Amino acid sequence: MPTRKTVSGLHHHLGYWLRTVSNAVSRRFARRVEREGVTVAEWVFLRVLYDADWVAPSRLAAHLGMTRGAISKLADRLLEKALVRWEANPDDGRAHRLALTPAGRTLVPRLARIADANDASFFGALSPGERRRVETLLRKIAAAHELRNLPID
Amino acid sequence: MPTRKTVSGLHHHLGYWLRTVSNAVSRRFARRVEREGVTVAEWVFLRVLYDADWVAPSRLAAHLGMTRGAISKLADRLLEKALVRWEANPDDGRAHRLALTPAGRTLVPRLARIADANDASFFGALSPGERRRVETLLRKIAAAHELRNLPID
DNA sequence: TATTGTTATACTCTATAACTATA
DNA sequence: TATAGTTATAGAGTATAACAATA
Repeated sequence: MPTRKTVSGLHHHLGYWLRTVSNAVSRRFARRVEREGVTVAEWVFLRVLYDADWVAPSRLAAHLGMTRGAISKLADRLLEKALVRWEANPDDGRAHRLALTPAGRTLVPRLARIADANDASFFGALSPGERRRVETLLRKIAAAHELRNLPID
Repeated sequence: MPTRKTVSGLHHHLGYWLRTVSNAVSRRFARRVEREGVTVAEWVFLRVLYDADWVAPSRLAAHLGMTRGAISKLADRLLEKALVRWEANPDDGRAHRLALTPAGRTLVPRLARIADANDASFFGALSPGERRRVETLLRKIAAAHELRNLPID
């Protein structure tokens, strides 16, 4: 058995490349949606609500892989921006539920178009087939680790 | 021309999948190196110094895609942990330069092995060929956007 | 004047844990 | 006792800008 002599470099790790590219695309997207007054995390939050009418904070936390505390803070900001509304759940005195305001519902499609444009331009270096291949493989990894991405039922 | 009726969902964007998987792998790696007393950003910083003897903070900033202020803060923490040392550059009164301490030099190979193991287990769901394909495509994107990854000369 | 680096400030994100109230 | 949610605290990352020293 040979003595280990090599110390692997940053670029030997797939995780490094993933982080480098992911940070760059998220940073660019953040710049663009900042003009609409929201952050990337807020976009994700709003987009989930767009499909789901009323959602409990705990569902959002599980869905987005965040703690309930983090969801509370995000929800506070979105309430202040009047993009989200908040209700007590009439069926359970402990529970609350969240939904988009009309302003929030108007904003989401605009944010979605920004996301479309950002994705298209950032991954423009890849052919459509290459893009599909990357997506397929990323989904495979996500599935293997049960990363949250399921639609709220 | 049809009226736009569709609002694309989160999972329609490659950037979303990239961010989901990248955050998961980085979070896992962060947990593991935390036991060695360093963060992910510190690992990257230390690994660059490992190959480079003396490096100016401004070179590190350009190389890592960070601001000089961020580098200063990182360097401060690593100085406190006695993993890095700091000198004035004798050739230029404005400039400084950084290098690993013996403790830092001892730590890097250990961190590299943690990175190896983390990468292998996280991407174990992919075949070696699939892993190579993802890496190739990510490198292609990084090159197209000139994301920093070049060795310090 | 431009460059190197530090410092101050501020905001986002994350995580833990203490806490309130309901069940 | 357990669950839903909020709040407090703290650390890490990021960005901008003001600043000192030197070129």
